[in-house]
Amino acid sequence: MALKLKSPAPAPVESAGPSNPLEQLLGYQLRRASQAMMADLGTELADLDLKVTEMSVLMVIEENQDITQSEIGRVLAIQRANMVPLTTQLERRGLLRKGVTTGRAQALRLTPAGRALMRECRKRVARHEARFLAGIGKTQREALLRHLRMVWEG
Amino acid sequence: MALKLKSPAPAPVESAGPSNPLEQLLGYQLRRASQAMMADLGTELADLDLKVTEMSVLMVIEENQDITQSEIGRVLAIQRANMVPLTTQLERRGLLRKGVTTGRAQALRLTPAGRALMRECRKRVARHEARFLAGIGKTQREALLRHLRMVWEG
DNA sequence: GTTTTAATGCTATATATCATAACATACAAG
DNA sequence: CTTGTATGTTATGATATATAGCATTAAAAC
Repeated sequence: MALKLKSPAPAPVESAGPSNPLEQLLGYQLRRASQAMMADLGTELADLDLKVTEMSVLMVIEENQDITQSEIGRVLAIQRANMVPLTTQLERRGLLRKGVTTGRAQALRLTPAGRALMRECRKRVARHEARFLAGIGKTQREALLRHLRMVWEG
Repeated sequence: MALKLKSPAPAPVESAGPSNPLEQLLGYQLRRASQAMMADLGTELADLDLKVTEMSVLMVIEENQDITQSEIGRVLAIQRANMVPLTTQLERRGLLRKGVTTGRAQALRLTPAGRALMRECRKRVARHEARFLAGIGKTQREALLRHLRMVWEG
């Protein structure tokens, strides 16, 4: 089943390493860039025992008092079912509280501890963002963000 | 005032829709854009019974005859251990063959069936990319790709 | 007023992705 | 010969994500 190769020996001119045909694809570049930033932010928040998704949820709640789980899910593209362990975990840690509005909907809002944690998070996120935007001019940043939004909003 | 993201058509007085404080973050935009393109490409390749990662591996092999698993992993940022089920699966489907070079390394190359499948894949990928790059000028595409590479290559 | 519809929270489950540790083998360098 | 390094491999765990179904609640339809 194994095929044999005639020349086992020395790399003739191949000192340039393997080429990557995916490099010119937007989808590939997006994936790599996203993975890099997600990993970096993850380590940045590690000692706070906060995952990126958890922080995102808290940020949306802080900006939208009394929002419901389902609404957060729609905003962040998180399945309704997957919101449940997120909010229960954050409530157990005393970072948010669940109130009742209408129907089964629960009005979520941050506790003082949650808001304090968010202050620290915002600082770290700002540092994190600045790190990756370092080599990009200010005017080009707007174009970059605009184009990215066009990609996923269609 | 918060920035809005919803449809501008109706003017509901009480509900302006929740605001998303993450929208101005590069990391968030990258994640959403990457998710959107990954999902789209996934459905595009679904009837070929090919996952995006599998197609990526095949593309790298086609462009780099006799590359090894570990090298592919380094190029695509896939763990060595996670390459194993990928290549064994693709070999079982007759899309690639494993040869032997030096040491334990296996020289991978596509079979004719693999190359034929790649021809179809390239067409679909081209359509897929064009779909998402539709609203972006040609000169700005280069800037976009360049900036994305800066993000993850540091 | 009763029935129907829709939306929310929730559970359970499956799958997919990704990371880590350990091991055996093969080759190179000391 | 010993040591070191790299590869393929297995096993395992953690995480993320998706799907289906259920109960409850409110509003809409009749």
